Amino acid sequence: MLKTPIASRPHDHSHCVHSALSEADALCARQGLRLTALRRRVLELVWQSHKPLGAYDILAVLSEQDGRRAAPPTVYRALDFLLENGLVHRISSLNAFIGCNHPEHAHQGQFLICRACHAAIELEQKSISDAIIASARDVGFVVEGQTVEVVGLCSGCQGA
Amino acid sequence: MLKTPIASRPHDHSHCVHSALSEADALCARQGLRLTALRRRVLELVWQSHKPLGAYDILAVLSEQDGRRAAPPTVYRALDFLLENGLVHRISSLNAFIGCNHPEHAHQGQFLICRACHAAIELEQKSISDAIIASARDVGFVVEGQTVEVVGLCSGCQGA
DNA sequence: CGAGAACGGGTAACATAATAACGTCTCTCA
DNA sequence: TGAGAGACGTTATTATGTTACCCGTTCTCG
Repeated sequence: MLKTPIASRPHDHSHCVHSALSEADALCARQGLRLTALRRRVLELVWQSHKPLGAYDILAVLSEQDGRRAAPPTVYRALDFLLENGLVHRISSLNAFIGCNHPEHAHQGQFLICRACHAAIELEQKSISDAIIASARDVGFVVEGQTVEVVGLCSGCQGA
Repeated sequence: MLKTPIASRPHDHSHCVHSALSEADALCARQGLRLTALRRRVLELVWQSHKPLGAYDILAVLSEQDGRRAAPPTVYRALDFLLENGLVHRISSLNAFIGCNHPEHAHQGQFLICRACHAAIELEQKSISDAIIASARDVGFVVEGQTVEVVGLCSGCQGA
């Protein structure tokens, strides 16, 4: 019955990052989008982190680690591009960003955020979004976008 | 089947505000909480607005209209109190606050936010929250808190 | 080719949101 | 009465996000 039982990412997931980047390359090429060096790097940073990353965290890495002269607009523009094209998601309850697990098709997932390890798991459960759409329709509201962010404990953190 | 088909509030809902304040008075009295003049005023402001209100909006009213000397902490402390005691909700996708429709019992609702008139409708649908809890359980995640914020068009704004 | 539009991105300043740290007053209650 | 707690004022600071402007590259089309 589970459509996509997406597990939390392994601790070392460099190959995941690599494949995500390749996928992004392909996707952008297909759609005539320009995944520039900066955008690609920001995507890589977001993907590398298993927990949602703030814009200013990214900014710090670009400045300190990459030596690139970066100011807020640099990061936000890259993030805007990645958001628009479904390569990352924004977690508004954290003011942070996370790589999208399914960039291949337009969607908006639900996010499970562990309050202990701060990792975020992306779900894409039709049952949730259908329940929301149905309840909204009952009061005459037409849904255009959903933000579902859940705080709790992931399986790995429940012992502690 | 609709448990609480909460309609959007009428344009003039001063009596709603009044009854909400009375309810808050009673609730705080019952629980030995101090609904001070400041806290009560902030609650009133939040309730008066049919759309979510930012902390700095509240701040502006307190300063300009009430003549009270207020700085951010003043407002945030009042909001913290109201949040803790379930009298208002925070809409994190808007960085804004809205009066709670059901302060009498602990809960966290779902919010339908109209992108045209910016009004917010609070739902409290078990079907939604159950769908979230079930999906989370499927990946071993224990839910402690939910943020469900939906953007779209309310019934009144769909013609335009 | 060459003018000009479109785009990416750097720079500065600003706007908004939230918190930290400290002081004072007042209320309560032992 | 006086010690402690709570509420709130005050100042400063941090965190997050946006605007306006400029410059160089690339793309496009006459």
